[in-house]
This record gives sequence, C-alpha cells and structure tokens, in this order.
Amino acid sequence: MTENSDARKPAVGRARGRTKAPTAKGEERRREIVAAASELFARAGFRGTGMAEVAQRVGITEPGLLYHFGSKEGLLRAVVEHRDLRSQAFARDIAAVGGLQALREMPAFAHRNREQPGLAKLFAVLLAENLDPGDPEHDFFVRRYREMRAVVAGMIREGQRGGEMRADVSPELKAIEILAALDGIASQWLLDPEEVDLVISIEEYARTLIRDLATDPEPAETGAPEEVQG
Amino acid sequence: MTENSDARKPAVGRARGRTKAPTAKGEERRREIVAAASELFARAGFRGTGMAEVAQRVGITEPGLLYHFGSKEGLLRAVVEHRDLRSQAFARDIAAVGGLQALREMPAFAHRNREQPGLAKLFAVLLAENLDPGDPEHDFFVRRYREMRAVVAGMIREGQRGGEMRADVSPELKAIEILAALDGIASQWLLDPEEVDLVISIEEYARTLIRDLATDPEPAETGAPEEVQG
DNA sequence: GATTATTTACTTAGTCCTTAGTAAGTTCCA
DNA sequence: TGGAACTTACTAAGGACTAAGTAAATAATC
Repeated sequence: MTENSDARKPAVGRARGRTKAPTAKGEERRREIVAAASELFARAGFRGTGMAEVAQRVGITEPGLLYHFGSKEGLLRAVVEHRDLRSQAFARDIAAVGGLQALREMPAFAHRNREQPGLAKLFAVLLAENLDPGDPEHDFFVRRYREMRAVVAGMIREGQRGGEMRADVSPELKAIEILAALDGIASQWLLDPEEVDLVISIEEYARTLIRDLATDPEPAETGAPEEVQG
Repeated sequence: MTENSDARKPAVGRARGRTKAPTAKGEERRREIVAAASELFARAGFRGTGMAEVAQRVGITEPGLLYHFGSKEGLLRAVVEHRDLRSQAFARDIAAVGGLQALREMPAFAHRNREQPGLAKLFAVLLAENLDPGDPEHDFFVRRYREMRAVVAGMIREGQRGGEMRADVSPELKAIEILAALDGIASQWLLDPEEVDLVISIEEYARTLIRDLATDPEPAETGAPEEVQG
C-alpha cells in the first residue's frame, strides 16, 4: 500500500472547494472536527478510525469533512499541528526556568499530563503509527523530537555553565534519556494505570535525576514538607 | 466498531476446519505465516495490514490463512505469543546474573535489539495499538509489563540484599523507570536512527544507573580497556 | 498390505460491509 | 452575486469472513 500508490494521490491538507478566506463559522467547525478526530484517533489510532465515525461525531456528512480537510491525511495533519500543545507547553516550561529548577518542575508537568490522558494517548498512538519514513506524519515527529531534545539539552548545558550540574554528562545523551523515561513512563501508565502511577513515577525519576546531576547535594526533602522554602 | 459489535464475534484463536492434531507441514506453514505477519504488522500495524497482504506474502489464499488461525485476531494472537522472544530473552538475561551485574549486561541487550529492529518495532507498534482495555491484546501487554517489572524489581532487591545497591530506592519504581527508559530510547531510535544511536544511548543510561545505584564506586572504566579482567 | 475412512490443508467463488473519495447540486451569508 | 459551507447520491476498491468442495496425507479396517 505504501509502496506503489505514489501516483495520483489526492490533494492533501487543504480544502477542495474553498479557494478564498474561510469564515468564522468555518473555522469554528474545523476546530470541532479536529477535537472530535483527536479523541477518536487517540482511541483507535489514525488507521483504526473511519471518516464516517468522525463525521457522525460532529454531526456532519463525510464529504462535509472532506470539504474542510481535503483528505483523511489532511485531517490528520490538522490534528497533529493543532494538538501540538504537548511539546509547546513542554518547551515553555523548560525554557522559563533554567538548569536544575527545570527538573524540579517535572512533577507539575506530570500532573498536567494526568489531567489530559487523551492528549498523552493521542501522542503515543500517533507516534507509533508514524515510525516509518513514508508514514504520513513521520517527518513531523522526527522534527518534534529533535526540537524537544535540543530544548532539554540546552537546559542541561545551562545548568552546567552555571556550575549547578556536573559537567561530565553529555547533554545530548541525557536529553534522549529524559524524554525516553517520560514517554516510557507515560506509556506504562496508559496501559496499566492501576499499577503505574504517572505522577509518583515521574516524581521519583526527577529525584533520581537531581541526585545524579546536581553538584551540590540537594536539601534532603524526605520527611521535610514543602513549607521548607516558605 | 469496538463498542457495539460484541455479539456473534467469530471464534478467535483456533483453526476453523481442523479439530485434531496438525501435521508437520501445517506447523511449518503456520510458522511461515507468523513470520510474514510479524514483518507486516511491524511496518503498518495490525490495523493497517490486510489479510490479503499476509496471504500474498506467504503464497496462500485468504481463506487459507483463516483455516489456520480462524480470524485476523487469531493471527495477531499467534504473532504476539510466538514472537515473545523479547521479554523471554530479557528475563533470562536478568535472572541469570543478579544485582549490579545485570545492569552491566544492558549494552549487550541493546546490541541484540539493534540486530533485529523488526522485533523492536513490532513490539512498539503493537503495544500502542493495544493500550486500551478492549483492544484485542491489551491483557497480554498488561501481563507482560507486570512480569517484566517484577523481574527487574527482583534484580534490584537482590542487589540491595547483597549490599551492592543502595537501599533507599523503591525497586518497583526503579523497575518502571528502567523499562520506560529502554522503551523510550528504542522508540526514538526507531523514529530517527540517524540522530539516536540505540547502543550508545543505552550504554550511557546503564552507566548512569550504576553510578546512581552502586554503593561502592565503580572502577572508572573510561580509558580502561576490556582486558583489565583478563 | 491393500483398501477404506477420516482429516488436514487447502482453493474457488461469493457475501456483505466499510473504506476514502467524487460529482454535482443547494443553502446561506457577506 | 459569488463564494463558503455544506448535502445527496454515487463509485470503486478493499475489508474480513463463509460455504462448499477438492487433493493429499494419515489412520483404521479387513
């Protein structure tokens, strides 16, 4: 399927009929559709979700969908681009505070993720469906992960320059590890939330990271409640 | 699709026509089919692969496939159960050597994985397609991850009992973290092998782990070649 | 040890449903 | 009055799966 059908693929990404500016109603409609598609793609994946399901969910016909997005892949692209909150929020968090403090923010990040399991799942599912070059959004995920690794590596380099992080770790490799751990923990949590607590697991991993990376030993927070710094 | 069609689902798992013992030829054929299906499922997932594709690959008809496995889900089950080398090899490695030594074996595990990227990908893709309860192999993956976490936690407990690992880490949480990191690194490697080196990343993570968990400082292996112990 | 009966391992032909996508027309708002 | 935002009606292909029959190997019987 992916191999021979490179010829005459339908126009992807933009609408069929429309050529000028969209109206407010249209934009609102598109937001609804993206929201519905996000939910369904998170459940059954891109391949496991039919256009008819999405259409029914928003109360429109199938060609109505295609009017807005041109093709199923166009809809996927819209979902992937619009629902990009994850890496944006992630980058904002890490860029806002530098060095070690960024690691201390990881539990907050975990809390936010737990409140929107749909988003975490959407990300995990779509990533797995786009591992192959040739998968429709492969390049998007490659770019996103390169960006995220760069942001995390930058955060570590900052900590190293400031002297609060040990200098003998490679920022690039540590960035791979950190993103890997976060993804992997999320994946185990999504699979088996009764056995794997997302927040506790990430908190513990953050403690490990700080213990391993900090040059100064952290104030022992075992038994010491949060009001220490107040 | 997953919601309403609980009624009259076709018999899953076993063959339609056959009721007694299979012949040697049949078993060989089934192995061929499982191998082909594994490759195709790794590429496009269970949902993205048609029975016709699998059939063509092994040179059989579609009903020929169904004779052997009863349904598409039956074929998936066979793939998942037969291609279970990963966790078995993993458990064997970890159980063979206890404690810290198991962590030192992680790079070897990484090397094996790199030689069979198809298997790693199959695992990642099928996991993501079975995150939901109700997905056909959801329970299988839940069980597998529980087993793997138990094996890793046991290895850590052993290290702690022997005194070579620090006692103030939770074996259960550390097991989650280790499996998460391994999966996450593999996932980034599968997505972008040019930027992410599986073996180097896992080696570095193993070093971090040993540095963090060992009670005795390890002999600095930087610059010291392997012939030290010879 | 040849014949008969049974079973495995298929094939051909066909069912019925779902799939993404098209063509052409309609409504409604700016 | 022209274009955005739809709908109805349709196509062609692919989806898993069934029914019924056949070739060949195996097992049972005389």
